Amino acid sequence: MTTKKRAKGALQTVRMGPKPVSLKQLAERLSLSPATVSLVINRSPVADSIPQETKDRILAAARKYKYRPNFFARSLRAQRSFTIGVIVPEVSEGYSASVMSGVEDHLLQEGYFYFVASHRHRADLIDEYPRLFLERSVDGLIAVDTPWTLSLSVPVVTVSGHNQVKGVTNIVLDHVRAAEVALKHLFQLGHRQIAFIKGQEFSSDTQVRWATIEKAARQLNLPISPALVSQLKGDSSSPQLGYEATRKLLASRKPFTALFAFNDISAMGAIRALREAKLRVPEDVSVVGFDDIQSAAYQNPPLTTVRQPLREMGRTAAETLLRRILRPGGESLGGETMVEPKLVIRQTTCQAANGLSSK
Amino acid sequence: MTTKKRAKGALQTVRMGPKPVSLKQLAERLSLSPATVSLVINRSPVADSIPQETKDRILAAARKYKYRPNFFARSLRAQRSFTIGVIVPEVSEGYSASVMSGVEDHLLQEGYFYFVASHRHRADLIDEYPRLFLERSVDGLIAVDTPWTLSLSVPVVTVSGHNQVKGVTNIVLDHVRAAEVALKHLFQLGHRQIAFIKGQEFSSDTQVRWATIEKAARQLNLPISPALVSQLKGDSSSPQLGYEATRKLLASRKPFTALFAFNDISAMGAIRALREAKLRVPEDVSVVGFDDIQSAAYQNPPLTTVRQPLREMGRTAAETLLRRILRPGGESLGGETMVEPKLVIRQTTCQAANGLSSK
DNA sequence: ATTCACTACTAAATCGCTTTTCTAGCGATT
DNA sequence: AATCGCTAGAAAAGCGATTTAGTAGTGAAT
Repeated sequence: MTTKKRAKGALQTVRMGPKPVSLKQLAERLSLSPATVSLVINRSPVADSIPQETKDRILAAARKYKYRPNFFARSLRAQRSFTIGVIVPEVSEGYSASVMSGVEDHLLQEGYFYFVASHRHRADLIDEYPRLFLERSVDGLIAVDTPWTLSLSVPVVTVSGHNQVKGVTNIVLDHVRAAEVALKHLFQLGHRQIAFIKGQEFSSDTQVRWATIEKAARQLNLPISPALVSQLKGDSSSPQLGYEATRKLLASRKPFTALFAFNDISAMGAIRALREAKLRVPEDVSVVGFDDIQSAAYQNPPLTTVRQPLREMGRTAAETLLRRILRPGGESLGGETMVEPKLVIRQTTCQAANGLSSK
Repeated sequence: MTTKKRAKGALQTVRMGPKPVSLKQLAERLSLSPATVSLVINRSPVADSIPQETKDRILAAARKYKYRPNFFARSLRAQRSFTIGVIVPEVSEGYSASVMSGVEDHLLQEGYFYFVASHRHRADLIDEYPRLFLERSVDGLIAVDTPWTLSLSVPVVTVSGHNQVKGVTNIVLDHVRAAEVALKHLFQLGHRQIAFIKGQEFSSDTQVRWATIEKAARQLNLPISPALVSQLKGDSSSPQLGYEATRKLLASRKPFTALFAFNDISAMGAIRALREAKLRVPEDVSVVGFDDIQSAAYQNPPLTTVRQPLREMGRTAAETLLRRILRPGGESLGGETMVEPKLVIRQTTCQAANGLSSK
């Protein structure tokens, strides 16, 4: 990296006023007290008795001098910050980013801002960031794909949290349905030997997802061979992990005609590993991913996957949180909001080669 | 989406103290004045005359009662928020997310938090968000891939901003080199008919990138045919745009043996379009992307691309910003910090089919 | 002539912290 | 005895808003 400074003429200088007007100054210019001005500007019912003419004068002056209440002064007084904290494993993961996008949709629209902090699976940070958020007086917290056990003094909403904690609302996918729909799809295509890649331990969906897969398999009377169950290892979010997990599967030498990956990223790595083993996707092995990240549709071949409405989940999380911030109490025991998955069939799945489907 | 509330036993309740201690209360318990306590806690030099014993008592009490200075009170007084604002086109884009990740690396480590806002290319939001940030008294701003012309009352650092604005530092890629390295690679492989996909108008790199490509082509004595120049249209960040741009290229019926896409995302769409036209990648058409997003290495075939060190750029932006916040003045005319690209050769490029390389 | 009820505002107390400016007490100097 | 210089800490003035509890002034009712 090199550093150099260039000096050219400035392109455009729309210097934004360096000295904002305070309430007191505004009041002075109006020959009124700060109290009156504040009352009027905040449309307090107490200001009902003030004649419209005066109100107009105040409002006009506020506009003229571009009066903006000082945020800290206001927050200090109101003990509210109109800010919420969002904690994610990693900003640059497609999963977190999609959810954040939904969170933002709703939040900014409602006049809230948000802090982001990513813990990168470090337990100490998972502990510390909420504390720091609280120190900054956030009005609430959203935890995305992060194990959560704390009951805080402000409302908390998780996305994909599965613990029942007081004061915490979880936004979760209907995993039962997700597992059913994916397995049924493979089953109907004739697949009987299905391999699986489980998520890392720290991923908050890992356990539920696996439990629901086992259940769905039982219902289909489909045995799961332990040799065909692999797991993502390591805390990066690279396709590499899926690649490695698949290599392990392949090394077991137990044949399989389909693979259900923990997510799209790992499915991408899996496909690479399969190819290297001279297996064609989907002709020899069908692959199903999870999440439906943006690039899933543009894989080659396009990836069949279980879509999670991530952005919607983020939006719902934000809505739920704001609702709870505005109407405190009632956060008795934590609740759950469920969203539905959708199987998106593209081209990494096809009829099983062994013809079992016709039996 | 269905909603249902479940009630189970709470898992674990580590309720965090609902009533933080104020400085005044702490001082009271110590039978000292708030002033003294504040001075000691902040290790002010004025507290030098206070005996160590008293200091220890104060520090011990602070720890015991978990005293945390109220953030707003402190910021109100100090006129500093230890918060910076980050404005991006879209959180869920790989580009922005990678940069943000780098920004965060440095920021949190230095005790700063950051707000995120995505403008989604809407001019009104590009105008409004900085204003809102300022209203919240951010100490500085980072604008990622966003056209920037404003000179603000706080330091601003852009990532991929190319305007010279007073008080604004730009972190940019060495585009000259990027264009050279990519074109030279294709040239050496014998490609003479190269197609291009330009970025959208609103993308802040579009112009520079194209200018440098033209220059590099001239230096190689390589003509650029207007019929082989396409452009991304629309403000989504889906591969679809690259797909469409490539269709247009194909429709011109002018043959080409290589394609240089504006970014990896559009390269993905381009490859899809090429395949549909029965063209093999790379045998019939070589493709070069830009950025080297995470999934680039896991495309099939793995994508040859020009890597931008996005995370590093984010980190550098944060460092530069904090430096300027701490040492005000000197932001005379805006400066520029350049980072180097790197050509990552994977498998979407190969020798041109027409054998020109051997001439 | 009082009292009452309004109207149209204002004073002043907070919110919690920082920081500059005192001051009380005490031993040591002139 | 008066002054000086320390030490150890306290008082008080903000920072910029919000909000409760007033208070003049006016006209009407008793």
